Amino acid sequence: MKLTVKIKMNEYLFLRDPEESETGKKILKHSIKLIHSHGFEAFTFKKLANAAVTTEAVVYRYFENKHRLLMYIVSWYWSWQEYMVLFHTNNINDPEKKLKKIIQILAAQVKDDSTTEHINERLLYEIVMREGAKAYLTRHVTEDNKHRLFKPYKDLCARIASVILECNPKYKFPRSLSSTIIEMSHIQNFFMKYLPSLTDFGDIKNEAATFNFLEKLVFSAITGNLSMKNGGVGVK
Amino acid sequence: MKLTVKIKMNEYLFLRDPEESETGKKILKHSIKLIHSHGFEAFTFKKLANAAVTTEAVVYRYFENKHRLLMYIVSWYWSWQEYMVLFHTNNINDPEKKLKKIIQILAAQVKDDSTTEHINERLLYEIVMREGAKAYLTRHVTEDNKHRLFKPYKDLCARIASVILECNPKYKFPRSLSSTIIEMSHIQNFFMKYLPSLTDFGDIKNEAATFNFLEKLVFSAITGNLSMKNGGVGVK
DNA sequence: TTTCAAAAGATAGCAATACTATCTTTTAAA
DNA sequence: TTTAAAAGATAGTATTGCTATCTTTTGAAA
Repeated sequence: MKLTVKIKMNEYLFLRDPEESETGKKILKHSIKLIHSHGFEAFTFKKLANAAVTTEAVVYRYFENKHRLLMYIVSWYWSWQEYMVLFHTNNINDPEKKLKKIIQILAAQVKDDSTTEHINERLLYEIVMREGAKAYLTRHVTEDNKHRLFKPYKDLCARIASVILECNPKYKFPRSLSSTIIEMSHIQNFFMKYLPSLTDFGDIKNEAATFNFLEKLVFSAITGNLSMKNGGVGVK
Repeated sequence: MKLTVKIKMNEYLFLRDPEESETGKKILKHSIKLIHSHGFEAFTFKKLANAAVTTEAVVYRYFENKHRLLMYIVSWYWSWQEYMVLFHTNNINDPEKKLKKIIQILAAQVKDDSTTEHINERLLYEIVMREGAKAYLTRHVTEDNKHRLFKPYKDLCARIASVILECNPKYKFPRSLSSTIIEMSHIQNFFMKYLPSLTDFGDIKNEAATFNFLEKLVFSAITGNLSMKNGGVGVK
């Protein structure tokens, strides 16, 4: 059985849908390769055009600029992650088991490249780890947000938040905890790799470490230990 | 009494020490203003030279490039934050009170501009919130790290980690928890401001929200969710 | 089979960016 | 008074981030 996953992307992300043509797919494929190998700053549409054996003008017909292209592939990644979460937790009823599985998926360093033909998920994972924050760390966040460009990220965040609430309906910060899980699963893995003294896993260097850290962090937060018998810490 | 704080910066960060001349200080001052108002991407040495009423060539004699200048001001910020933490927790013996105070300092949106003449800490805070991650999200992290450019950040992280260990010597992830506090205090504030649905504070919009979230998160993590007899977490 | 619009290809051009280089003038300490 | 370091002035260059326009290819409807 061979299934292909096609993710419907926000139309503001592109000028011409890259999934609808061979040239478009080549552009996506090589943009992932190039951003991965050179980094987003050094990545240009000229280099991309050369790699994809087309011209700069053609690339500009698909994407307004390189930031939009980054937004596209980062959004694709979050949609794909949400799909992964959905797929792998589908049959789990116990919300705590579900949440644990979600943390596992997020903290894992993606290894296989199987969902789609022209998108290498392993490279994409590393791009999002290293460049993902640049999608929202701009002067035009608010405008981009109005165009709903962050919807995939928000959807994933909301989905995890709802599982958190299933675990403990009284927990006060489901969405902040959710975005913390999402962000920290990448950031801790990044630190582990490049700035290991900011973590406790310098010698271990695998995603189990990040998973262990986050799992404990999340479950101690939501199992309500502080919840409210302790008068002190609380904000009411 | 008027005290001035002078932070000793890593010599790899600059070509000529900007703190040692009026021109240098003007460059620092206007770089903070400009990066704050235009964002790091749109910020150029030409614009900086114009603002500081000097020439591009002079700016290049102080800083190799704009990324190094960003590293400089971000490093300055972390050193200053560590100083703040030291200063405000100096007299606190109870490690839990101390940790609570630290979270308060980190989660606070800096308002006053008092430590130094030519550096506006409030603007700097916002720069670090919006652009700080770009200091390490580069292709040359490893090289920069070899030059110890991240030392201020690491020092702060290590200091907080040691307080965490004081609170609970058996806690397994003091440094990861520490970097999580540091990162999330900025990220949650950023989300609160620009992407509020990623937090639970859309309507509140103040740093107390981030503080409350982080405080609960941290203390439930280190007090161990099973041993919840401790009422002492609370500092009222 | 023709035809015709959309996509791709090929060039050209332009203002801004991120530098480097060099020469002159100012300044301030020895 | 000298002199070296800093600042100022100016010029130049390769690259970037686009826009524009004209031509050729292609594939699907008439």
